[in-house]
Amino acid sequence: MRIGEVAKSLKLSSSAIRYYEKKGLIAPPDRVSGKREFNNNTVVRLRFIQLCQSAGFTISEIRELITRYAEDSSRSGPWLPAVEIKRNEIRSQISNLQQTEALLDELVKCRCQSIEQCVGMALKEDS
Amino acid sequence: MRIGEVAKSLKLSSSAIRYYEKKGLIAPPDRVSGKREFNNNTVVRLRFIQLCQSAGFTISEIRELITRYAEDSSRSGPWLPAVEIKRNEIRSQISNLQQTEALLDELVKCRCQSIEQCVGMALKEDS
DNA sequence: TCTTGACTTAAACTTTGGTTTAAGTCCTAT
DNA sequence: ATAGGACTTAAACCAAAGTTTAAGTCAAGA
Repeated sequence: MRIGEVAKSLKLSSSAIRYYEKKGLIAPPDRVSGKREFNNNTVVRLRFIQLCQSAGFTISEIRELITRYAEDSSRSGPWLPAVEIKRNEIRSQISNLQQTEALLDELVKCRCQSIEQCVGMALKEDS
Repeated sequence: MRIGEVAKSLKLSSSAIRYYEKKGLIAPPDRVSGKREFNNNTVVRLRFIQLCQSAGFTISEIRELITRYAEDSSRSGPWLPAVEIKRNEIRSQISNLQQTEALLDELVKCRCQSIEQCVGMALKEDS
């Protein structure tokens, strides 16, 4: 698969993929007459990167996780504590999002004149 | 309440609060001998801003929502479609986060040698 | 052969959401 | 009355995560 096809299938831009390569998130893929040729493993890794990013990982956090896991995938590897921290962050993000969703639901349902009034009610309920 | 106290109670920085004021997210608060004096309404609005931000709203999206709601809080106001879009985004963010959480759970549990192998399994399960 | 479209590079640029700095003001306690 | 701490301003600075630009290469189809 060439870069355009990969980009399309993952809904990434080609320049983003090149950027990930430059930043060390993926190994430089093979070239066929100068063009990058991606194998399935690399595509799966890009999907992993995408998911991690949507969860708020920074580029360098993702790079660290990938390289540490590759160095030592055992549970005693140094990647494990970092992942535990991230899992907690994700849980708290989910809870924040649910709170905000509830707040917007309230905003849509209520007849409040001001946002403040509505926020006051929504935050009292779930406290 | 003065800015430092507000900042502390909401776990924001004072400079972030001044920045929100400059960007039009909150009205310039009253001054007492030059110092900002925040009323409860403004503090509630800051909490609203904080929640929206944690849900990925940009500063100008939040400003738009606030000003449009203030102009016309009825269900026929132009703020409503924007909020509907945001609710959908939030739902899809939650689903992404849950997927990533499941993926990290798998990574912690499994004995895969490579992340790709593990991602392959985790993504097959929930497809 | 010539054009078209997808690709290549490095480097400059952009946006977002603030933080930092520098110089100054205002109350409080010693 | 003087030092300290919290506040004020405008302007400069910053990192992250790409995007854009400019100049060029490559393969395919007309």
